Amino acid sequence: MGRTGRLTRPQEFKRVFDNGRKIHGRFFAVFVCPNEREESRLGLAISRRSAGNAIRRNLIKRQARQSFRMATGSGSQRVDVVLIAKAIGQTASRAALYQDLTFLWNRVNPC
RNA sequence: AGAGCAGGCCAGACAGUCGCUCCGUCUUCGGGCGGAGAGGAAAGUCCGGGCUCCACGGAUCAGGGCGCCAGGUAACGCCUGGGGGGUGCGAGCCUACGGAAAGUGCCACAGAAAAGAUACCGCCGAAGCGCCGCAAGGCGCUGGCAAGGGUGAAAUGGUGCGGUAAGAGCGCACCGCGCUGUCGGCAACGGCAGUGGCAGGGUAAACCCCGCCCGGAGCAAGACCGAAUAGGGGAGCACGUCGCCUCAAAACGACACGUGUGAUCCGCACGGCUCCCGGGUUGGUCGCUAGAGUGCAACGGCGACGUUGCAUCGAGAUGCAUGACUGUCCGCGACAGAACCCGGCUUAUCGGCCCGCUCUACGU
Repeated sequence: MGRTGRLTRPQEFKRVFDNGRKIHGRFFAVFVCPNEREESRLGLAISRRSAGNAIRRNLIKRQARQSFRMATGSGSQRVDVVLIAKAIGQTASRAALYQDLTFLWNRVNPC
């Protein structure tokens, strides 16, 4: 997943928030919106406040990208997704976070 | 061996698969190959510098910081060495450590008294006066004293002897303190000798005094390219006076006013300024990592550190790169993620290693 696979501009985030469908997990929430591109794109909205500290913030972002890349393989529809972290994820274990992320991507994919 | 002190270092290791960022290289432009990729604190943003832009002519006044001495350094509030004080059996550790005989303030409670002070409980009855007595003497008053008790964190130096009516640096010895001289030391300071009878409570992380230092803002600094807008609306202040010229004005000059230069005054620059509302742009490149760099050696220095030589290049992202899974091993892994860059300080931190030293016990 290179730079083109990510949402970077404020307008792009705004488009997904305004037009997207919302799905809740235990530690995260996602907005999903179909796009007309050749690949799916991921945007991350993980504040330092919801993550705990800078280390956990980086960890969560890495896990999110990793799991997103694994989940959106070939065959699924192209979408733009924005992932939002909830504050209760501060104390969650790595495995629990990863499990929740995988669950969310499975909910995103079938559509 | 046990207990402890000081300094330095490490921050799970190895292998495989799939991915991320940057650089190099090849390319059929899909990508392939090779290399590199967070910390000792990257943190708090508390100091000091570099760098960038703004200001930069002088004087005065604010304001802030520092504070034993010497050295190191680009610089520091840091570091090294030394001195004084405190503390520990010791190795060591701690120390905002200039001035309280410039001025002002404050010192709760207790206490007689908290600063040019005082006499609560006490001690004395020598001297003077009075009374009693033949006398020795006794009693009282005028008074003398600050040793002892008691209060306190702190009460005009401490201990001892002499002295005295009782006492007192009143005298003497030692200690403390001040001054003088001398010796050692670059100095802070220390040793020794003499001398003074004792200066004078504490507090300056209270004001203050003395000495030294200090422009402002920060990489969202700043530079360039491109796009967009061609400067919208409202409110307030100012738009003045004089001179020259003229029919009158403009221009010019002086003053005034406003803005900028931390403040003030002079000087200088600019000529509209300030506030509110609304709209547009908030893309890319550079800055951006080779530097007070790192490693080793030699030399100088007690040391911090410096000089020289050789070798070496070790992150540069921009919604922000190191992860996930599997296997093996061990003492089962803490605190924690670069954002312009360095030097420090402070705070967080599972555990382990190395070197030196101290104390205690035992053996040779």
